[in-house]
Amino acid sequence: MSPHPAQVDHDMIVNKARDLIEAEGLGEFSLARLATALGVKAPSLYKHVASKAALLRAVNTLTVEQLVAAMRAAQEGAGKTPVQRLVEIARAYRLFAHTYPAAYALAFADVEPELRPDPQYLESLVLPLQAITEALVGQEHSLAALRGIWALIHGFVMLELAGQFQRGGDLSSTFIQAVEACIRGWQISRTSPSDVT
Amino acid sequence: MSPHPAQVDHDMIVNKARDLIEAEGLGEFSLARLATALGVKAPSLYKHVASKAALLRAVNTLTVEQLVAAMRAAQEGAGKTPVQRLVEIARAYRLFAHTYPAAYALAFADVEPELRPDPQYLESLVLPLQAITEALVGQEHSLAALRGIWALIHGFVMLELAGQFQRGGDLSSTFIQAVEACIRGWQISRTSPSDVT
DNA sequence: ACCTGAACACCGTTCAAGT
DNA sequence: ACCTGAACACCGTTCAAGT
Repeated sequence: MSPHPAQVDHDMIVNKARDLIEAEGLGEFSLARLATALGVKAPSLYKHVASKAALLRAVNTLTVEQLVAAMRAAQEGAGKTPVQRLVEIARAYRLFAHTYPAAYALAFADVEPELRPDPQYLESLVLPLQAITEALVGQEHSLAALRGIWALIHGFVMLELAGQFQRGGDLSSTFIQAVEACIRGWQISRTSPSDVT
Repeated sequence: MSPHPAQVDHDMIVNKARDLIEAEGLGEFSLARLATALGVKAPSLYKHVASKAALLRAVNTLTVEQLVAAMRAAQEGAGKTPVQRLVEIARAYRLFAHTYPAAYALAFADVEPELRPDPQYLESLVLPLQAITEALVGQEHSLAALRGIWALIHGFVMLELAGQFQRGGDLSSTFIQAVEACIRGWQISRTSPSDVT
């Protein structure tokens, strides 16, 4: 009806941006390329997104949502010990980062504060890990243990993606070994038994 | 003597680049700003560096060298157990990353392969950790344990720098707790005693 | 209401011209 | 031998003009 019916909308832009970033890397990404891929000119994008930073923030929110979904799916299924559940989550986390390395790095490794997704989404990310960690190490150390395990998983994946593990070896099994070692370490409370009242 | 005596050299450029990146962030860094800070025009820089990527690679090499030096200094001194030594190294590593967050992130968290320093320097980085890890967990698991502990340290520091630990708390003591837990976990071999031949 | 061309200030990089 | 101005292709962003 209107002289110029919308050719793109917010979701199309965010999804195509994610695809382009994943396909060609963040360094090659520009609004001009994105517009071309959408069959439109760069200035038109500003009718739907406020800025490049806002667009990347939306991409990051999408990434966090998908990672949370993958983690939730991974811990489902009966007949698993808490440790097995946590290992499955870690495996799914790493698989996600390997499948979408550019998007993962943009969401979690970028230092620019402008690109961070809503803190609310970060909370929801941590929730599945939170409950299991608490079951494993008790309430007192659960936040610290949660952060330690997240740090291990994130750090391992990022060092892999940044090509910092130069000496080869089976990184998949090294990863699982490291997660299991970390869990064992947290299960052994450093505080002496006399602390218990 | 010559009509245009050199006003800048390679080291001046690399050092000033590092200062600018640390002071204003990588996003604000450009060759034009760098040239201005050096009292020169941007094209002149190309007499001393091949490209912006090569310059950033040199900055990263410098960062790695300084981190290695900080780690070596931290483990010195007599009368320390291997665990204490490793904890001291971890503390120094984190302090370095907090002191030069932009340079650290550029050297270790950037996914662009163009910016990676020589693999040789990465080897030298890992050496101080290597020997201590071997003393702690034995030769068989030493590479895996090394990678796990590095991943934990790197991941913790990067999540801090990226502002991902939203719920506050004493992150310094959480960090040490996590490192100690990780060490404990690796010290408890998962393989059963019957493996020993 | 949405899209576009033209424009602005800014990039990295090249190169002929100056001294 | 080193530095510079001018130029090129490319950015992100704004805005008046078209339909």
